[in-house]
Amino acid sequence: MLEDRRLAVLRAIVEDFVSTHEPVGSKALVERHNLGVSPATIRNDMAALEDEGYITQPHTSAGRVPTDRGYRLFVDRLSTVKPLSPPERKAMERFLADAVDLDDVMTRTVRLLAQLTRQVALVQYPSLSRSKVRHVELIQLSETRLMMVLIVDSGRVEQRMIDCPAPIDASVLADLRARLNAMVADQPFSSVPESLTAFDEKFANDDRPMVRAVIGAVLEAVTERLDERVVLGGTSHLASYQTSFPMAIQPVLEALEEQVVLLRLLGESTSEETITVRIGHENPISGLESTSVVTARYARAEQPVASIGVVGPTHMDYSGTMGTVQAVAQYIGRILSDQ
Amino acid sequence: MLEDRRLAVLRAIVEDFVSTHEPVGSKALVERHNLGVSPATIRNDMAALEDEGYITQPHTSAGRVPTDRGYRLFVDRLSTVKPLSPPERKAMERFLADAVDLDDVMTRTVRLLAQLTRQVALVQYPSLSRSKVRHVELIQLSETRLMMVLIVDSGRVEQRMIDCPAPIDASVLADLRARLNAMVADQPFSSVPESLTAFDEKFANDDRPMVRAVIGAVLEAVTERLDERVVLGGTSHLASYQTSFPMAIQPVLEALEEQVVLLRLLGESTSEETITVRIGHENPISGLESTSVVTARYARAEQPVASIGVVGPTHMDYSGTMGTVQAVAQYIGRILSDQ
DNA sequence: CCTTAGCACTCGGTACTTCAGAGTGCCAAG
DNA sequence: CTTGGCACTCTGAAGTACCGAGTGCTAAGG
Repeated sequence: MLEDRRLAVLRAIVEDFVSTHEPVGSKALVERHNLGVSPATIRNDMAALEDEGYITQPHTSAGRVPTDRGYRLFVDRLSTVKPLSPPERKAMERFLADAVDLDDVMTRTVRLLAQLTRQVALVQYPSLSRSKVRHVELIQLSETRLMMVLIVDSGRVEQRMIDCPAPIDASVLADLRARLNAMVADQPFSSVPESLTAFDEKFANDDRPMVRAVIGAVLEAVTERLDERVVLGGTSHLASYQTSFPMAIQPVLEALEEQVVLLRLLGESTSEETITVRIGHENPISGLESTSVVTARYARAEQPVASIGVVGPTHMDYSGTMGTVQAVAQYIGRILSDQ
Repeated sequence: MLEDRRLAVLRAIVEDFVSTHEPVGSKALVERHNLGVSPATIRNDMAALEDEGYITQPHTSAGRVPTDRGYRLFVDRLSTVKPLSPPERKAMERFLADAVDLDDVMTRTVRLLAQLTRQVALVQYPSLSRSKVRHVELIQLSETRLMMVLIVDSGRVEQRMIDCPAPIDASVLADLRARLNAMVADQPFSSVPESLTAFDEKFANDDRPMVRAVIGAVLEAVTERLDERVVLGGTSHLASYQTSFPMAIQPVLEALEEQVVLLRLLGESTSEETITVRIGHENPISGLESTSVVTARYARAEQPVASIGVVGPTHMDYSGTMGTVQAVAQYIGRILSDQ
């Protein structure tokens, strides 16, 4: 009962603070939310909440502001994932439906997400490590030069240049192409290395150097450079945060310039949940201590393949943001599965 | 004589303001630069310069600040393009030498440029419109589905999905591939459409729908979607400008999010010069009125193919920036020509 | 035991004033 | 044309006062 009211107070504080960006006091609280008690009572509750570390005072004579811990409780127990409004949903579908290829889907998604949430958006390309090979093509560019094009089931295309030690014979190349595809097509990336062990032994001695060069390129493509790509958008929204509340945007911009950081942001989702929220200092990345990150996985044909997310101030609208991120994740999953 | 000193004064004002970011007064000027005359004389010159619109006063009792026009004069007549320092040059060469493919070159270049100039860097991919086809590959993905991979001499790769109206015959496909390459390989993009007119007539009636689908894809790749790509980096430097001088970074960030804008920034170089400077309002793009843009072309095998550049505050170090941008442009031109 | 009215207290923000200093423009003399 | 002198302007810092929002505490009431 009492406990209930305290939570209600916390919720009210979070909601008010998120919408006004100003410390909220006991009087304003009873006026805006009908809590049925007097400001004095609220003050007692607030003192208790402060003792427990959920809220804090910027200075003695100011209202209260939620702490990271307060937001955490709010997200875990007090907020609901708000679905997209019908017009938003409609806008999303219309905007994404026009995408012509994978690059286009990713670019559009990041724009969409940034626009809907008014925050910085991150979109990760379907992970290669969870993908299958669709086809491998070998293209002769010059006498000793090949290009390998690896087509992934998600629509991604990887290419590598290969320099061969000796001039290439067209018929050998055709043979290699056919056998290679027989071997790796439809295989998940993870099992390609195994499939290709001792592959070169099936070829004539003279041809093995070339075969090995090709195998090397293929292996590199499926193992070494699984560099997951992340696209970023909506950074201009960062500038509007600082107007409302003190926060240095420079470190945030710096952090967001590193692909590695973006990958960590998206990658470290706690395993089970489809949607993950990391609040303020919970965030492991220096420079982003005063931001929150909301991420969601998306799946292709039921298999989770990558994540999308947004980065915003800790005082964000968690309900709305979580709803939007989730909705977009689900929808692009569907789009990718259709292909 | 007199005219000369006025120019010297303007130069001194620009240099001082660029380094201190504070309005510069007559007294400070004679102290820091040995102009051989008294502050009063400088004041007269300043008044004249102000009349001509080269400098201005933020408020009555402050020193002078260069106007866009002042910077323009400075750049045109008073500054020299400062070459990279040996360590910088060394750093550049080492950093770019490790690049493994075109994407890598572009990404590294943008990082390098942002780091050397401490500004926002833009790097444009080699333009397709000035490129030649190296090879066209057709890959059968399913019974009625093809992927076309177009390899450009600059190392860029474009791909398109093609849905054929009827099942594809492998031998027809091989024939098409061979003839298509005979037709377009080594051709500049601009002459491909002509080469392919009436190309389908060489095939049997039954195969023509497929041939036409392929031709359509190729034509689309070489004409319609010549979407020049631009990569962007170093946006965090924007945040440090505002500390020193009033400038809203939000509109700048917004503008830089649009590929179209980036292309205009890089594309509208005045034709002859290899290096172009656009100062403040000279800039045609809304949101960038208080920034300057320094761009340079780069060439591949003597042919200019695209541009790189930086965006920074109007009070930038023009000499150094121009030198850096030019050096980087020349160097990546050399790298690309080697491939 | 919880609630609440009353009250004293704290302290940030605003408004106002004052003051010093930097910088200018102008004038008259060299 | 240059320069020293001088009056003038205006910003920015520093100091002061004050209002008001907000709190914590206490004592009374349910």
